[in-house]
Amino acid sequence: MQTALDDTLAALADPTRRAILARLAAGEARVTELAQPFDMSLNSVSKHIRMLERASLVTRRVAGRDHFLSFNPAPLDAAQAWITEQQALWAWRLRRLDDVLNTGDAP
Amino acid sequence: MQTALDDTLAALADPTRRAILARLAAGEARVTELAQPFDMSLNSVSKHIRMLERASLVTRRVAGRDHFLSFNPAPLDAAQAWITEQQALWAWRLRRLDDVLNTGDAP
DNA sequence: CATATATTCAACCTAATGGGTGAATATAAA
DNA sequence: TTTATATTCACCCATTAGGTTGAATATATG
Repeated sequence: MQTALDDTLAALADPTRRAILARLAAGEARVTELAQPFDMSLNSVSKHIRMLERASLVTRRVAGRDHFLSFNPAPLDAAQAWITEQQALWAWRLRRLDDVLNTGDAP
Repeated sequence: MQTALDDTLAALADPTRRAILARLAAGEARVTELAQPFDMSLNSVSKHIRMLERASLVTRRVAGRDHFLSFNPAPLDAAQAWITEQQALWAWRLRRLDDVLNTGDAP
């Protein structure tokens, strides 16, 4: 199955998409504006945006022929939570290991 | 180009690989042990491990015919830093926007 | 109405993923 | 030495990703 977290992390795994998100964190923009910095067809950028939408990292507001994209940071929370949890698990294990070595207790 | 952050996020985007990492955060394990919970060939798990190694999230210690895998949390820092930065950017923008609305200053 | 602009749709290509199987390799154990 | 175990290597397959180009659609503008 494809979970929301899967989609979020997959969306973040591409540098073009991260750059788009970083731009959008500063405020909404149209597709053409987002595409401008990249040496890539407008169509390709459009596809990247679609993947960001699939991950709910970006929302679209259509106004006439212009599509305004906005950043939605909500999905980042789950990604950050997962990472933080692994780091915590690891830190806990190291601490426990240290205790064992210092006190000589059984593991 | 394929940066380290790209590899890290791509590695984390798969649920099987996240489960493997979560297991390894509790301590090192052999390939067969890691594969055991999954309804999947040993070979497939072996491939997932290779991707985790490419992302430097896992290191391998060979002891005879056994390969012991360990979790390396270091690459998570960069991923977490990127996410935190976007969240901060967004929070800053919201704060600034709020100021403008409250004081009536020019944007 | 005619034309320019903004965006997507459709088809195509190549490379990478994620899965499988069977054989090869290396080490351990009987 | 023979056999069993642990792991990878070498293919095969279907799907997706990331890019292209060209046509279609919708809206502005002269």
